[in-house]
Amino acid sequence: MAGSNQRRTSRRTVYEALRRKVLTLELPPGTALSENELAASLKVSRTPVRESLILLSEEGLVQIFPQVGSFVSRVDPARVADAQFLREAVEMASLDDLPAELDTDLVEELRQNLRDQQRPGLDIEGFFALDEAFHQGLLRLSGHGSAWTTVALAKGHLDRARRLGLHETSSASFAAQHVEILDAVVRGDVTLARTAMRTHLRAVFNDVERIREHSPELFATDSGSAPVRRNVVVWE
Amino acid sequence: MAGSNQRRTSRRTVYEALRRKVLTLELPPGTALSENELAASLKVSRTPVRESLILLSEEGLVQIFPQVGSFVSRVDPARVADAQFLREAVEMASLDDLPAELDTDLVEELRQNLRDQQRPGLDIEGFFALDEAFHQGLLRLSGHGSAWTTVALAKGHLDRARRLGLHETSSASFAAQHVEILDAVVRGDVTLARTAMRTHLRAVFNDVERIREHSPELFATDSGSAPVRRNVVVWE
DNA sequence: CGAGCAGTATTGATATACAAGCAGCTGTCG
DNA sequence: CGACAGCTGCTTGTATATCAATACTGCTCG
Repeated sequence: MAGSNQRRTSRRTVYEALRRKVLTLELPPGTALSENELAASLKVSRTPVRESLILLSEEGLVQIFPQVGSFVSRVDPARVADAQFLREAVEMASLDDLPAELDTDLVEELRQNLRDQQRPGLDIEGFFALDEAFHQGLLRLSGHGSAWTTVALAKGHLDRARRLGLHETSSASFAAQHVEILDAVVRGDVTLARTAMRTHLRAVFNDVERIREHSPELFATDSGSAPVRRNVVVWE
Repeated sequence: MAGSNQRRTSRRTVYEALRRKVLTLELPPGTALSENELAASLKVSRTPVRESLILLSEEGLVQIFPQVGSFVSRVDPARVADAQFLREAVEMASLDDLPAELDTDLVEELRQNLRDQQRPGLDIEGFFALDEAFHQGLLRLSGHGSAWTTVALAKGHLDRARRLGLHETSSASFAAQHVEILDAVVRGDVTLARTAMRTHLRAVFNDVERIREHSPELFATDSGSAPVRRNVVVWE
């Protein structure tokens, strides 16, 4: 990807900025996202803002109610479970596709990643970025790196839920599991790698359930619609 | 989903119409899709057309070259392989999640589907629709029906390739494999179901390889860009 | 024959206006 | 006091016109 140059292409910028703010919970679930307000805040017209909101709604991160407003969607447990199933299926399958000879450069990159994960003073966002890179890296080892984009696109709800409940202790525990997985992969022990991976992903998922009990207001109720909370100041 | 009423919501309509035409190869790979021409043909403004093209480009079905034009993307073997990996991972994983007691209504629905598949005189599009419904139905048996939307969104390239090479003979063969899979599932023989499913999906994939040799002009070359063919009449 | 230059078509973005519909407020009437 | 009708304002959806930026075409001129 020799990245498109596109000097002032603002849709990409707006989309990525909004997406990041939604995923990091800087824009918490339920926040009203007015096209006009966003356009004014970002100094662009409604068009790129609107296009970005449409894309985010396709991802499920934003809900658009036609003549009412657009809102950051609440975390939907059903979508979290879907994303969990999807990523688990993909990551487990990729372990079965590992080649006999691993890409040594990539392995070293992953080892460095794991060292960084254990660096003291690492904040939540930093850990998340490394976590993402690690899991995508594992997929690349089996030649399915680009499948990660689909997984990433589908797991927005899962990521938001996880971010709510990541503590230093849990991230340290996850980092240790990462080491266990990579060690098994490098040793060629697919069975152990599968077990470790499954344990790891399930631990992540169980974390989500705990979070839901802790802060239910960020999760969707069973009834479909609902938000309709207006006049929420957005964007600083 | 009790579908939004939205009397004259045209973006959804335009998007779905375009998507269908692309997937059914009514708009073959390489076709130029001018925003202005489409808007004129569909009697709508550039706005919904443009939004639809953006969505399709996110799916990879359309390529937008900023100051050149928009084109139906050629079938990308890499994306076909990705989609194959993804669907295989998901469908195999769902077989592992089958409950002890299957939903009898759903099973009957699937049996009826298979009977329809063997109806003589069934055309390609009809078979495709049934095939889609069957695979999604299997996912629903294990409670992961909604994961199909993600899979479906990612496998546009795969579907187009398959559509190129579906004959009556191959579809009859696929229908037989479907029966084998469902029988194994109903009997609770997960091992056999997995084997049958793997064989089936791989057969589908191998079909694609054969097609690529047969009509290479619909596939993307290794070099990234390329199309730049203008003045292609579109849309009847 | 080749190089350069204007012309034209394309998408990206802006600005404006109107359509359609929901929410809440207010005033009125029972 | 309470209920209800209508009005007002705000939202997204679409239309339309215009400009900007850029890539290809084809002609002109050397």
